Amino acid sequence: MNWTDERVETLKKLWAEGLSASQIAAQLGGVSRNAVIGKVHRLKLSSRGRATSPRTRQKKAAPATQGTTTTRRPRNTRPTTVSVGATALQAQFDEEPVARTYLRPTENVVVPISRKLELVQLTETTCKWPNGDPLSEDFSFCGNEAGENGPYCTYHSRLAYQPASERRRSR
DNA sequence: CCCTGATTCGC
DNA sequence: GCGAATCAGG
Repeated sequence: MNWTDERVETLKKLWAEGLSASQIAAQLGGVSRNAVIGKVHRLKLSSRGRATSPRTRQKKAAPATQGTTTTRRPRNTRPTTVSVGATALQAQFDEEPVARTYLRPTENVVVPISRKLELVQLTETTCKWPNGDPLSEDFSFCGNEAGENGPYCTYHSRLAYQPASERRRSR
């Protein structure tokens, strides 16, 4: 998955709106949050006003100045690809109508690009989170990949399983 | 532990 | 330029 103009544009937009890197990565699909952060820095749009922490200065920058070897990676040396599943998932989205309601008014949680499935299209592994009013004609379901232990995707699980008492505090 | 962005550096 | 690994925090 490469950084097309369109994807970069989306990245800029979402970043400007204050979404976190992982949230943006979920929206774009096929990239990790590290990729998003890296791209953000390369685009020099790191600031973003004041959405998150005041960014206490990094006080690192002094790695082990070993004399000889060039390779580091102290931990486990695991090379090749890791992000493949997301790409396959994105391929499915390309065949579906896309909706980008990425931010819920009362919850600071990203809704991944909905597949807008009909009720009959749901399976055991599709997110059952409803889009819109069940009485409306536009009613559909999220349809993203559901978690292993629930009827919702990882993002909707946060909403679904959040206690009512916790929800109320947001507004 | 969950998460956040920041940085490094092999590729 | 890209992004995993890592770091430094909340």
